[in-house]
Amino acid sequence: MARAVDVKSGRKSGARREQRLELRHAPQIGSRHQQSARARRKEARPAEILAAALDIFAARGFAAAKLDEVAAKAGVSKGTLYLYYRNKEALFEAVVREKLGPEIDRMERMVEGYSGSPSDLLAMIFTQVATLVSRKEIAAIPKMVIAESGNFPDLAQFYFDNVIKRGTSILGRVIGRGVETGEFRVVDVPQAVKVLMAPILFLAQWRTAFEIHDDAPLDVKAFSRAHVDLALAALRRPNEGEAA
Amino acid sequence: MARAVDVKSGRKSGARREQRLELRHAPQIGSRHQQSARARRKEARPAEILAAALDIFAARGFAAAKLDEVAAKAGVSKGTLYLYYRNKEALFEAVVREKLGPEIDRMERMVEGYSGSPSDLLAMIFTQVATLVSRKEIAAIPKMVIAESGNFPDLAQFYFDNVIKRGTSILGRVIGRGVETGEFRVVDVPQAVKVLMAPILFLAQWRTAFEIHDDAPLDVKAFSRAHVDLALAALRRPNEGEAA
Amino acid sequence: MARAVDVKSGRKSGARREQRLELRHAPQIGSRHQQSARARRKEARPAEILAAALDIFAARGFAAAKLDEVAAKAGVSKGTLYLYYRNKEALFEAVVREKLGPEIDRMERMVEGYSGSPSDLLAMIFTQVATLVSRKEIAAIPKMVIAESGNFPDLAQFYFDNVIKRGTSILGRVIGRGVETGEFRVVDVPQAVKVLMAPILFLAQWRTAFEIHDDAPLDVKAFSRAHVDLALAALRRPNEGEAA
Amino acid sequence: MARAVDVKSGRKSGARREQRLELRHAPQIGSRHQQSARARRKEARPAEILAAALDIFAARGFAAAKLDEVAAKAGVSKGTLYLYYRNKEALFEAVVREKLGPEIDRMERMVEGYSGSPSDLLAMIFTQVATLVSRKEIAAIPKMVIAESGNFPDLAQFYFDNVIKRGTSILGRVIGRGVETGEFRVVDVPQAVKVLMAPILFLAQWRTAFEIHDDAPLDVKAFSRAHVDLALAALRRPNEGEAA
DNA sequence: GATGAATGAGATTTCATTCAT
DNA sequence: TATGAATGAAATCTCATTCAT
Repeated sequence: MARAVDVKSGRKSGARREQRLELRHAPQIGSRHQQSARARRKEARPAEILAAALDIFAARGFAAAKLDEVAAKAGVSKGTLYLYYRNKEALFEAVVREKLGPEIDRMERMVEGYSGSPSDLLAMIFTQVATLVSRKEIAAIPKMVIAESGNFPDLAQFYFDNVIKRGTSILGRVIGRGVETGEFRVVDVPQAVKVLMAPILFLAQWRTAFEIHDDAPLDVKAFSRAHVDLALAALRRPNEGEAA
Repeated sequence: MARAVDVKSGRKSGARREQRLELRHAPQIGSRHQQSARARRKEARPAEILAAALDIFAARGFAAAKLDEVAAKAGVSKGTLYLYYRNKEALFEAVVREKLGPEIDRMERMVEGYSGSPSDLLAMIFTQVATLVSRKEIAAIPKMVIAESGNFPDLAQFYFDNVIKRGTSILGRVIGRGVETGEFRVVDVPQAVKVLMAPILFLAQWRTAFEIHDDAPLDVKAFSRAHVDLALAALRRPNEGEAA
Repeated sequence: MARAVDVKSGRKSGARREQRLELRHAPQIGSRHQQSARARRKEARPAEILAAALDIFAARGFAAAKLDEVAAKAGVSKGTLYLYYRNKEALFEAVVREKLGPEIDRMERMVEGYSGSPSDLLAMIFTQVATLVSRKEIAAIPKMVIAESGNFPDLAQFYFDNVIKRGTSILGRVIGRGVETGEFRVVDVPQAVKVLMAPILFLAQWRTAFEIHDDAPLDVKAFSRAHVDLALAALRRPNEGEAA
Repeated sequence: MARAVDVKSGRKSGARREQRLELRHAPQIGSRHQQSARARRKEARPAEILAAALDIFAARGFAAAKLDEVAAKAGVSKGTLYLYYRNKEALFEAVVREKLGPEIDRMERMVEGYSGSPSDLLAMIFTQVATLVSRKEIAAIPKMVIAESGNFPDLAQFYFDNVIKRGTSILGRVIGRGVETGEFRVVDVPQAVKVLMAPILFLAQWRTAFEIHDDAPLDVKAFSRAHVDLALAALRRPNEGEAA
């Protein structure tokens, strides 16, 4: 009944929806003027830890990952992890958020900088994203987020808002433009977007989960070509010509 | 049968490839002659436990799932779980295998019993599987398998062989037939199969991971319609007519 | 930012003042009909653990006490402690509350059952409480509560309400009656009560903290006699006769 | 000098009894010749650290006090603490010894410099000590010493010798003189001394532990007045006059 | 002398598994 | 067969102490 004074001030933040990406290195290590070997090492720490953590979390999942392993892989002691991340959860979230952020930014710039026909744009997006997602350490992120969505709802929300939603929005605009210009036939855009995105997620999951189980490992190039080919064929007006 | 990677020693249990679905009711507790209420209850035990376990594993993942919770949900004591399943891993594997088996059988019978045009068959397969996969407890299985593929390679292998491979094989045959009959255009079948299957996985993942995070939850019917529509449009010979 | 779902439902209760004593054995172990050796052992567990914990907490203080030691002394494993008490804090609080409760009840009954002159009553109270408090395991309780008052404010409050306040109230009534009857002189009752109670606390502290450091250990009987003598002399009307 | 009981090996450091107050400014950092602002700061360090440490130790107890907090409060880095004090134990002991020493000296001078009637002397001692002890940072010392007497037996011994014993000795002499002069009645002096000192300890404990839990906080002046009044009434020969 | 990042021993706590009943 | 109390290995996390700068 009686409770001790809260030793740690462990505040649990209330769920905030629609969290927008605004990330940087958690323990903001000031840009010292002189760059001693030690200081250089120190500034690299968060990144080193995140890289190690991503590996371990990706391989084992959140719960089965041991901080011992992460520390060993990062070349630091267990205690050091806690210098940079409040606890295991915070580390996990940082892994997802900080690894995701740059990639999303890159993707967004890529799409925005481009101005071709909807078909070409779609082809380019699918191809680029497939290349991105075929990198194991990137592919691991959706796997982890989906696996832990029940235990880390905020993280799932974050992923949903920053990847799924933004992705569907971009794709929706491209398809919509194609429909307007008459290049594409009239389709149920919100659903079509999901259907056409699906192979990207599939690719990611395959790479992380089944690659080693298939006799003939998935050929990313060929897969992506088929994806683009089928997507464009699916969207194009029936009387119009050829395929990619 | 399938063994998780031993966390301590790190060794992977002897990989056995191409395991075919065989196990069904793991702890074959014989059909006693007299059927008292209690005995009936007893025979129902394994199924009750599996159902409870699926719920918990799906919500939390393998590692974070507590056998306490499973036992409570199944309405038995913790010790009783061990009467039916050797340990937590065995229970997890049983959940996947026993829940998967019947569904795969059903799907197979369904496809084999059908004899329409490739287009119609494809439409039917996609629609039926979408309905199946939209059930949360079914959708949870691929999620769990993918999440734990690193820790349970044999289980991933099992899933790959019995779901992915069989699924691609069936789909491959349907598409192949369509190409032969001239109903479909010539495509890279192995890749096309994966691309066209992807929305099914996508649907499963969405249902288990993001459903609660989306403002407008996914409309399975509309999604499936779009899937069929786009798939057929993508495969059909360009000069030929309409969509579903 | 994103927070994982609370795994343990670690609710921190808001501070409730004036908590009244209403204690029993935390994990209410039902009174089974048959009393097997094991069951008997099990019912004894909470008491065994509390006794061990009191010893260790008294000797080391809350923070320095190791649950290893408590478990060893109680003859159980570390895990077993958690079967009966949520965590270290809960165990500490249980020690104080459950050890205190019976003693307070006993004291109260003792005082209420008595009906002599205020002088006699006072003498009896002081003598009895001194005897009680001279028991090391009882004396340890105020020591612990005072030491941890900053870390366990609710517990300090509990002690204050149930020991200090009730004690002062009882004493206040006795002295008040003495003043009314003219047996005692007129004094500042609220302050006098504290002054006259003080030697009891002093005795407790001495026993737990300094006993081993004094060449001539405190003679409880003589101390108590002096306490009673001086207290009565201090209260009695000047023209009236002396005390023992 | 005083050593805590080694938690691991359990051995008590060589008990040295009757240690007399000697240590004062533990790390005698010489009085540098030039007195720059920085140097002055440096010389003030030990005192600043001790003040901060007293605060933290008093609030949390020895074990729960974090050197991080002490360092932060003292405005130095954690490493700096170790420049002045060998370790946490040494710091704790320094806090008690250095804070106690000056106060004891002051009390002693006060008593020795006075030469009135035993009654007046007693009244003065009680009043002065009450004032002293009502200061929270002074009151915290006995609380800490008593709380940690099991872990720091040498420190308890030190306190016993330098405070308790000296206090009882002084008081004993005053009362003895009063008995000789016939001003006081004949009492069991060694016990009476303890009984009459007790309210001082009580005051200290109350201030640190229960003050915040009482609805009407203790009025030090009134309490002290009652203490003196009752003590003198208790000692004075019965046929003799007035009260405070 | 002063710093504070890094360490790692050690504490608490959890939970799959066992086993007496 | 069923139970659930007990276990203890293993994980997370803390914090006094060190030491390169």
